[in-house]
Amino acid sequence: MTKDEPHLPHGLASRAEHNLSALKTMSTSDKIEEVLVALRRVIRATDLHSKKLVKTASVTGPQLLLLQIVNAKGDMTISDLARDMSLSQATVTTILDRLQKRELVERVRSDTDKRKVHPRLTDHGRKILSTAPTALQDNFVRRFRELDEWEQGMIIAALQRVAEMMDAKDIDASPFLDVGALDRAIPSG
Amino acid sequence: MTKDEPHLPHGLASRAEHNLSALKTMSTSDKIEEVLVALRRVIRATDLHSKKLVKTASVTGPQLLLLQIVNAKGDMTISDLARDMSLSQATVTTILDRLQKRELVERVRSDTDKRKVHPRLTDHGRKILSTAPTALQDNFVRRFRELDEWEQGMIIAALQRVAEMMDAKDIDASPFLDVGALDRAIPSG
DNA sequence: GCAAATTAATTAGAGAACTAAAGAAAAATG
DNA sequence: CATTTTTCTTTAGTTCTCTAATTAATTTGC
Repeated sequence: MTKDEPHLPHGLASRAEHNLSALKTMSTSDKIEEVLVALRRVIRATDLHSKKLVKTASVTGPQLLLLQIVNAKGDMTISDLARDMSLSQATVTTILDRLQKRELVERVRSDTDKRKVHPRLTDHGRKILSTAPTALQDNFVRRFRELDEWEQGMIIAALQRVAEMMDAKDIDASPFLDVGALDRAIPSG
Repeated sequence: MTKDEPHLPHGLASRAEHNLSALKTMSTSDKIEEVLVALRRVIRATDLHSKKLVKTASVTGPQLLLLQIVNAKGDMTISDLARDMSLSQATVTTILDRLQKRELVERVRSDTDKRKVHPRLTDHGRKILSTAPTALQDNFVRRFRELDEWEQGMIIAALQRVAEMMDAKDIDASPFLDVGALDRAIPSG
């Protein structure tokens, strides 16, 4: 978003094509630079999108994530949820408070163990969830669908690879931090 | 889901080959599912990394981002910074306040236009910056470097493509992925 | 030249997210 | 039954983020 750098959708496409052929003559350090820049762009873009989402969906990012997880997995405890979201219990409690106040979620105490609390979506919560996150992905999905098969395949393979390299990093590079959370770094959604 | 697979550093390349061939017989909707899952994994991983970083770097995500931008581009105004970070001026001002109180940054008023303020890194700020974010990327970079050339190229091209599809989406209406925070998450490594 | 409009940054006020630490209640242990 | 552990909530404090109102400096129009 600098003044001199126009960020036009067209320019981007042709730049990618150009890069594709240029990649072959590129030094390793240049490639590393490229991959990091591209990665940041992806992260940046998702970041902006999630912000935008929050405005349209009437729930915040963490709130939506909570709803999604509760919806996907059935009866869970607060600690389960905290682990899944990589947040502290206390944080989950407060997020839950707000969602409960808006009646998107209710708390059900366990019969077998009365310390435990099972968050459950209300009808309203389910409705929010069903409208919000599908609209979310539509645009990317539409574009992805339009790609050639080979390109779809390439993108999937590459993203899996990147995810893999990052997951791995988490595991063997953790100096003193708890690794437990990382085991379940990927919620099945 | 990908978690039960053994994840061996050497096996990486051959597994990619395998995935690549499996992709050819995959339905479009399966592919879409795959790409979204992979994307979430990537985002998730970077999210966790940025959290971890914050603990070691003694600055928060937005604070680090600010330092990075100020470092990269020279004299900028608060509004430039706000635009670059996709935040409001007011938000940037308060983040800057905190950084200034810790003497990582100083404010220099412009000579030519005294309304303008140029944030500048102090030595201490530069030092924080130089230690913090490199550690983040190191691991990914190391792994990336070990890949075959064709695979490096593939990953770069794919990420660029994805970023492109997301950038473009920015312009037309609807939003996209969820994922909490990252908030302000840090687009690094 | 000077009043009016614009621009740049700050301040004020408020909601949300986050954490650590302490507390309360229930269950498990011995 | 007393102690310990587990599970969740509360509390207190920081940060992030926004909008709206404010102050200061510059530019524009007459």
